[in-house]
Amino acid sequence: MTVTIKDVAKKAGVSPSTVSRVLSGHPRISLETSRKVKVIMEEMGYTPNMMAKSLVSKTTNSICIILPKPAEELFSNLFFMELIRGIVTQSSRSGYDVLISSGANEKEELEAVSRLLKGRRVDGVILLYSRKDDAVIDFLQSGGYPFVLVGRSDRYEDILSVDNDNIMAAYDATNHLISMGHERIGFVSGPPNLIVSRDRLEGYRKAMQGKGLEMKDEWIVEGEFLQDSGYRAMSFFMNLPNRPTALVAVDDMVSFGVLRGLNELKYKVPEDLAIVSFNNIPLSELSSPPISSIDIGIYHLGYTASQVLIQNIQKPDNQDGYTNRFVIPHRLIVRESSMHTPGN
Amino acid sequence: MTVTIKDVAKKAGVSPSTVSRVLSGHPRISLETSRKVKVIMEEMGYTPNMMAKSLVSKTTNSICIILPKPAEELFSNLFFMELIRGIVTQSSRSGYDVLISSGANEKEELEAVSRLLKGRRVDGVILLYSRKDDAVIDFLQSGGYPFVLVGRSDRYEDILSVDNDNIMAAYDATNHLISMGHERIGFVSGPPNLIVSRDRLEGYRKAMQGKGLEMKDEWIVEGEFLQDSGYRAMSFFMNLPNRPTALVAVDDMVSFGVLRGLNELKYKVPEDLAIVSFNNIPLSELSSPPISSIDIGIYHLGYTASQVLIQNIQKPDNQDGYTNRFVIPHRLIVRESSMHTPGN
DNA sequence: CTGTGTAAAGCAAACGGTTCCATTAGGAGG
DNA sequence: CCTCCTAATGGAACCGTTTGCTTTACACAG
Repeated sequence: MTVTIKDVAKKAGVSPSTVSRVLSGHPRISLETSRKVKVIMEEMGYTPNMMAKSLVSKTTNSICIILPKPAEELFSNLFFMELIRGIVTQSSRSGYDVLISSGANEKEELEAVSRLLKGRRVDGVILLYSRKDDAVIDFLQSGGYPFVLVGRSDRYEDILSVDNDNIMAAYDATNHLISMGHERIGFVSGPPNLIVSRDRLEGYRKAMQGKGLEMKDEWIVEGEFLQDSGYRAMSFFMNLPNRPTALVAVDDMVSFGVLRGLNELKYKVPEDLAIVSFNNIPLSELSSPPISSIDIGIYHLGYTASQVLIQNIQKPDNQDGYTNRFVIPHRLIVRESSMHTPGN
Repeated sequence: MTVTIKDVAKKAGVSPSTVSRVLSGHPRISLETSRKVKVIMEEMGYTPNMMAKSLVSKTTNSICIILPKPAEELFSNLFFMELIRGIVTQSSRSGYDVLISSGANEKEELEAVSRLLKGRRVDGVILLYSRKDDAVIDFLQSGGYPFVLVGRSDRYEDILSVDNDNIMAAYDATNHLISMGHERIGFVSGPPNLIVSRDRLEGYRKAMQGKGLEMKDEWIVEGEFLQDSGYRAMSFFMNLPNRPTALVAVDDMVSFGVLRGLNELKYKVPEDLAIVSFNNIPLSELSSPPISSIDIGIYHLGYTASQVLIQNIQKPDNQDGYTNRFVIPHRLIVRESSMHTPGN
């Protein structure tokens, strides 16, 4: 049988309440008693039952991560791995466990979140995406549950969130290509309902406009954060009469798809097409050629999200003048894929 | 306030036990009562408190996976990503939540596992590695806790485990090179305390001996599951007087390191050195040249592990004649890196 | 009309903790 | 010597469910 607080109490000749107080370091316990009880706990191999503790304290010391919809697909991106790594590392430092959950669609996600939060299985939630008009966010917000968004919301201003300045990041990426001498620059975007797609597209537009460069509609292609999207975008671009000499892709995975396609068609990177993309996942420097990428500090993003959430769980009253939006700095890593000046 | 089973009971004019029984589909509840109660639960937005439920049922409907801390360093992240993806997918299908935990070292891992299991926070554990003489395994085994090993144990025969036939896989990889005409074949291994390293090395040996080929000690190099190890192994091999014409690497990441090194020295793959490695991570086909690799079905490995564990949790008495070791098939994917017959 | 079987629902005791309130025993102050 | 205070501990209720054991209420056979 598992040993409970009562067993320890009996053997130590004290009451259960005393044992409980020893456990929580209550001030009014004599040093002597405390030591005696601790020895006995050790002897008997006592481990507190978290469920019982949670039941009364209404606290679980765990948080949960909601993976975006097509968890099975999007999950194949190293982006999430890094994020999770950051979250798990920081959480365990704060003594919190991390639960991973996902749903096949927005409705399932909502059910899962509701079950976990209302069922008191977790204390808070980290959302790994930011969609437009998200029902999950509405639920969390109106229920007053602690949560943090990796990304930003289009509706609520006062939400706790950790994000990059994606507009600026895209601006930087595009300007890098422009400064290398490119004038015809394409853009491969992500799903339009994701805020990050829109932000990056906006940054691209700003940069192009800023330098007075032409922006054709056909140079902007929508896709997913997947290789295939890159592959398709590539074949579309390369068949254009006056095709771009460079492109900005919304995610490194997309670049890999582009690379694969160009390779098949015997085009050279960066000579025939220069590429810059986002996220700087660990594989970016391993491809051939290595891909120039905006490092957005994924691990840091996750680490901070966890920190901010747990802090909010522990004292929810910290909106006194402090900001709710945390911006993680980005930085352009230039690699071979963009190191070429077009012959024009 | 949150609504409890008692609130529902009061409003429905029945006892709490009745509500509980409605919830669990007890047979001796009249259809009428059942319907009435369900309507009221819906109205009041009732969600069961998992903690209370777990406390009495001694069951949590969640499992946990232990990431080896060295995982972050030793393994290619994509491997774990895939594994986790498989686990989370299958677990959520079975209605289980997944908790992620890790420790900085074996002692910390043990503490975490003990806290989670003895503290009744999870019902079972998936270990994502198999080391020699593992204390965590000893703990789980002697405590009679449900767990499954991805990999295999060197000590216990009757442990639940999901693995590849790594010996055979390495045998196949090596034989592929032999059949291409290679006779001097090197091997880059992983840390010797990991069972997978040993198994693959053994398979390599078997294949070489099987064909009566010479095996020099200097053709076998130990490393980690990292690029750097490949880089180092490469420069060692290429400086050998009678150097190998091909090599088998224990992980794709190692191959990338080899590739990078060879590229720097202007050697050609596969002409100067043919390569085959393991795991077939998504990037394997993106490198130049694409790498021949043994696909070990990582996702499937994770999916099966979760399945087997949950089954064992739900009815622990299934060792009646059935095997405890599940072997996921592997398959050699031949790509450019090994498509060349040595001129000799 | 009484005894018996059965379906439906209620009672109350757990599960393993925490915490408010009460109790006890000295020691200080008057 | 008697209060009164305080430090240290004990007692018991409670957190939200589940479940074994009763109880209730009929229907039906004898």
